[in-house]
Amino acid sequence: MQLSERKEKILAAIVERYIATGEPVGSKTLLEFSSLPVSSATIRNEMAELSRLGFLDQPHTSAGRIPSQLGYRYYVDRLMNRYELPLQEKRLIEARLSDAGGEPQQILEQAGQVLAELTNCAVVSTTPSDDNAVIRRVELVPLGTHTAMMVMLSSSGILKSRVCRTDSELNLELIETFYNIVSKHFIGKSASEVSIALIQTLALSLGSKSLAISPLLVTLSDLAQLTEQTQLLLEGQSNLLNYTDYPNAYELMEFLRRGEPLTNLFSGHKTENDTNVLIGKENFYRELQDSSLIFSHYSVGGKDSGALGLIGPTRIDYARLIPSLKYLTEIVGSIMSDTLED
Amino acid sequence: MQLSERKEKILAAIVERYIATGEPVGSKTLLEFSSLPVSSATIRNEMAELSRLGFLDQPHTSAGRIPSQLGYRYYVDRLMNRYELPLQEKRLIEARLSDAGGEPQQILEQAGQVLAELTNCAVVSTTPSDDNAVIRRVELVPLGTHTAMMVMLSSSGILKSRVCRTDSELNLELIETFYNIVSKHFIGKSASEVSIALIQTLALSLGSKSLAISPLLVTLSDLAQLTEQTQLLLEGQSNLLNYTDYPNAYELMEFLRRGEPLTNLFSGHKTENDTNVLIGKENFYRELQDSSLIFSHYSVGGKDSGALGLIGPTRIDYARLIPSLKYLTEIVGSIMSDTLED
DNA sequence: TTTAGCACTCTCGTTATTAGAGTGCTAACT
DNA sequence: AGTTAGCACTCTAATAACGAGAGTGCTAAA
Repeated sequence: MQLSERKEKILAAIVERYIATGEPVGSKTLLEFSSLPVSSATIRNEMAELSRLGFLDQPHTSAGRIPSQLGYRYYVDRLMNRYELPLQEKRLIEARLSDAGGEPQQILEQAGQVLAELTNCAVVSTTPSDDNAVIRRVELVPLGTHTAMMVMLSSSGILKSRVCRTDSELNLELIETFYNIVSKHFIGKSASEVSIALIQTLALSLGSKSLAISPLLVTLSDLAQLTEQTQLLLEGQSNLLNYTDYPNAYELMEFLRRGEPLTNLFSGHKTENDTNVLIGKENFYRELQDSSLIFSHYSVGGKDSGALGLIGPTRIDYARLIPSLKYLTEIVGSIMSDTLED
Repeated sequence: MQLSERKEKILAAIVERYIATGEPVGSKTLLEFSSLPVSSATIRNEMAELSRLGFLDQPHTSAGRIPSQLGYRYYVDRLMNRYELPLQEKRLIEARLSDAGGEPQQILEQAGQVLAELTNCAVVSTTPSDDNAVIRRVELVPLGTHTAMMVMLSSSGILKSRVCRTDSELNLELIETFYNIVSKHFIGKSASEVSIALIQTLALSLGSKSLAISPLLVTLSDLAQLTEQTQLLLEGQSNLLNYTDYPNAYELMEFLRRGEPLTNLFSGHKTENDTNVLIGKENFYRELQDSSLIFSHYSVGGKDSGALGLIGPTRIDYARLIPSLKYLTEIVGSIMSDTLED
């Protein structure tokens, strides 16, 4: 639906004012604020009509108006003009990210913190998932006579480790056998190919050594699974408590902690390229229906592989947050890409 | 100060009742609850005296009593009888911890989650710090022509990694040189010995290769520092929101997130062996003065090396939480010890 | 030393009342 | 036809008044 220019101005002004103050906006307040060359009565008429059209809500008869979900939607899609981050701040962010440590988790963690500070929202992110990722390296470091730490690095830069306990003594021969098997059967394979079945047939083919080495292979398979799993990182949860008008922060925080729903949500929207904005009831999950979720995928080596998301009340500064998020996803993607391929 | 047996019974009953219900306890309520062979008037007299002695507070004249900080203290030190965890539950916890992954962080994370579920408190823990820890292994895995991932494992089982970027190409010769330096100068050294000065003199002694290798050495030193730093892990923050009478959860959560204060606090109390309980204003940090902090050190290989802590309102079930915490620190310590030395 | 009895205190929920903000409508105006 | 001043009307939020109820401390008797 297309609104008249004046209605648009009024809607935009109401949205922005409400975002800034959190108070319902009345016709008089709007008059001073919007600098339209009309009287409050005219604004009242327009506001009444915007209510009728569903763009504005009224907490009660004698209160000002607040944007409805539809109102926010129209504002986000057509009205807002995005503030860019100042260049100086961009440089600052880049600096903070580039000495984060280089691993995907580390980069995302740092990016999440930056974004949380910048936006006062809760920030979620998913680690890169790459169907073409393969096992790049496996190391086995003995810790005791029967324990060792196994470390796996995937081609997408994800590092996972696990301590492994063996029944028989971890001698050099055993380790060597293990490395041989690894380089022969696992390096260069995708993590999803490391099935239990493969492990079992492999163990069987080893005859006498089978028993000794199988704990190592099991750990290897565990690691492969871990490497493949996308993880959800969470930063700035406590920011949610700053919004006093937030109904039950507890429920929301538990929802975020659970992780899988959001991971699924993100991977489900992968095709759409730009920043996604889901406002209030537009969210599928009940726990998010009092919030807005803004998320955007970062791409590593030209392929979408994970996402960064912001969560706050529906009353957030979309015009500022969307560009910030967008900028951070770009940076994250480019840093990760740089790391993997020169 | 020693209270009469009857006063002790009354105090204990008030504490337990208040912990259970959150309501101030009156003389009548106490009568039904405590099954003392006296009348409410007698209880009133005793309560009045306990108030005078400072063990009870009164929200207002005509309300029941609630335990004062001193009251809780007396209860914790002398009155409460600790409920042990049922054996079955202990086994369940052990199982969850032993397949956590084996790395200190992983174990602590899992222990934190378990403890958070068990206690409904926020859980903090510090990674093991061991002054005698040395660098056990360093691996350098090339990622691109100019980037590599460096992984460091310390003797206390801590694994850290960082991506490193070199100016000149990362060829086999360079990598070999690096490994030689590492095994000659770094393996077996404590992380604190890896000073900038050492790095610089080392780089100088390499002559022509110096420029090429110095980024690697810098990363090595970064990693050494990371390995040495104790980290604070946080679980179950959202539990804090369940206590409705909690004043400002935001401030508390931010305080926990900051980490260093607690890390310092824990390492400051290292000598005391048993579980520490700090109630309300007994806490040094303002942010904790409406809360109780219970913490206990776990020991790896017979040496105190890190701690687990619980944070909740002063009105928590000390009799249940203290044994739970204690049990988990023991398990964490023993699992970590097992991993490192068979 | 304990206890019954009672006057007293204070909170909390309810109700009544009021000031103020904002609306929608009508009628006049451009 | 669109705009605006004016005004009656509605609803909230703040304040006060009030009574019920819970709990106390004290007194006097057991």
